[in-house]
Amino acid sequence: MFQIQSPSLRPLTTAHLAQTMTLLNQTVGELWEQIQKELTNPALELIEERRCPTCQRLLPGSSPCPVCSRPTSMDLNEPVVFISPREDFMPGSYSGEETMPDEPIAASVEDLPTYVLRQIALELEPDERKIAAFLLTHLDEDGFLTVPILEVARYFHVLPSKVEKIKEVIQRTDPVGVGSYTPQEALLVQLEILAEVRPVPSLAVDIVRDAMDWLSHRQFAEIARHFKVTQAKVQDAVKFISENLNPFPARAHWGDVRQPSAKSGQVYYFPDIIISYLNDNPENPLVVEIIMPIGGTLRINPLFRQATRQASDEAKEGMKNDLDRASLFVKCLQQRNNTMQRLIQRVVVLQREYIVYGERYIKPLTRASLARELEVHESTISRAVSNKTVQLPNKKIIPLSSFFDRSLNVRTALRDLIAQEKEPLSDADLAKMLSKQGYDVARRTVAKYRSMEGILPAHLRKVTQQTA
DNA sequence: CTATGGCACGGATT
DNA sequence: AATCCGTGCCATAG
Repeated sequence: MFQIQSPSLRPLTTAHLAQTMTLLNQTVGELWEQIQKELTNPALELIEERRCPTCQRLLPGSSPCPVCSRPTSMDLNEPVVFISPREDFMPGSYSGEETMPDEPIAASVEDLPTYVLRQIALELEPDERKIAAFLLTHLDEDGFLTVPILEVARYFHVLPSKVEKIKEVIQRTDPVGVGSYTPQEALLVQLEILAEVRPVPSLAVDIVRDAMDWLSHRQFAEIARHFKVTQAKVQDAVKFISENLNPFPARAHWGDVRQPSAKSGQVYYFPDIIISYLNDNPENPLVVEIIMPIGGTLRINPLFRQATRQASDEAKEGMKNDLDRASLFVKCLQQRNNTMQRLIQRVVVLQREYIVYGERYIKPLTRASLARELEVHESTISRAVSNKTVQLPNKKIIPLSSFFDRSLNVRTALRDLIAQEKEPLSDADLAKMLSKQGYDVARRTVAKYRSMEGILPAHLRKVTQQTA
């Protein structure tokens, strides 16, 4: 069950529990919506906060600035964690042409379908958008379409050619090649787009179009014979393909943080949590901000409370109701923030190496163990962690859940190992080398990780040395 | 015989 | 209670 954080948080009604849980689950964006809704309640009041005179941060409550007033002791293991109200918060789904956050944050948090749809929405008619949305929700994790065009056409009662047209639009937007049926199709689209900006070896196109089977089996001799060219030429073309193209369009998209480009990315996202160095100096302790999507603190409007007392009996009823709702919300919000604060504080201490030095240094951490430490139920941690995102000091935005990824360190070690290998190593070899580094994983698991990282099996890795 | 991918089971996560 | 993830076992391809 739920742990009582402080006596002031009673009454512990079911409503209270339910709402706290929901709030915990919510991301900043959702929280923003929720707060907007609650603010229609006249009993609730938003008080503007004062700013820290030195760093211009909005300050929660009446506390001194947690960053600037920090004692001089610079214990690296003592991160500054605080709730950071943001008047400039702007939820992605509502993004208009309003002001940008002062620290623009790369978008890439939204899911792939949304990302693509946002790019193409403008060039499509409303009815076409529906079809596009449908197509995009039927992609597999590699970005391939999982429903036949004909089926979609029948479903929407439109001509297949119309669906086909929309599909082509999708294929030509940012992760170029999404919405294809096969890697081959994706590659062809990519080649076509690439050709618009720079020369593409025609042999590469021919190979993808007519010799895909040989290509995927690395039978270059066959290819050379078929096209009557030298093997060296083939090697060149293959090199071009593996360096510039991606047979699995969706994978590249998730890998790195995408800088918001002027054309497609008017969408800025706030992560739920921002981690940075104090004064941007890596020598200093970490500063952890838990973003609150409002420029102040919520509290019960004292005037309203007063008015309730004097109101007529009839009006009293409704006002009492509003008052209760408001106070419940405020309490739950505090509860949520409190939990988030304790959670992230602990996580930052435990995973400091990961935050500072990168994926390789992540420590295995389970939600359950953290729950024990913080003396809350594991489902509480689970809710708090799910769907949240964190911005690291290097400006990358990652899901909070990645701090609990049991295999991330092994996967990076594996990537490095393969990147450095001289000769393609078999999965068994890799497993052995990993265990030497202290990562005890089964051979079978190495295979799984490999495919998760999009790395080909050893016997197919001969030519394709680098993976972009 | 070796290297991999598929399927299924058990524990962890949600 | 449903789902995900690491593993072991087995079939298949080279």
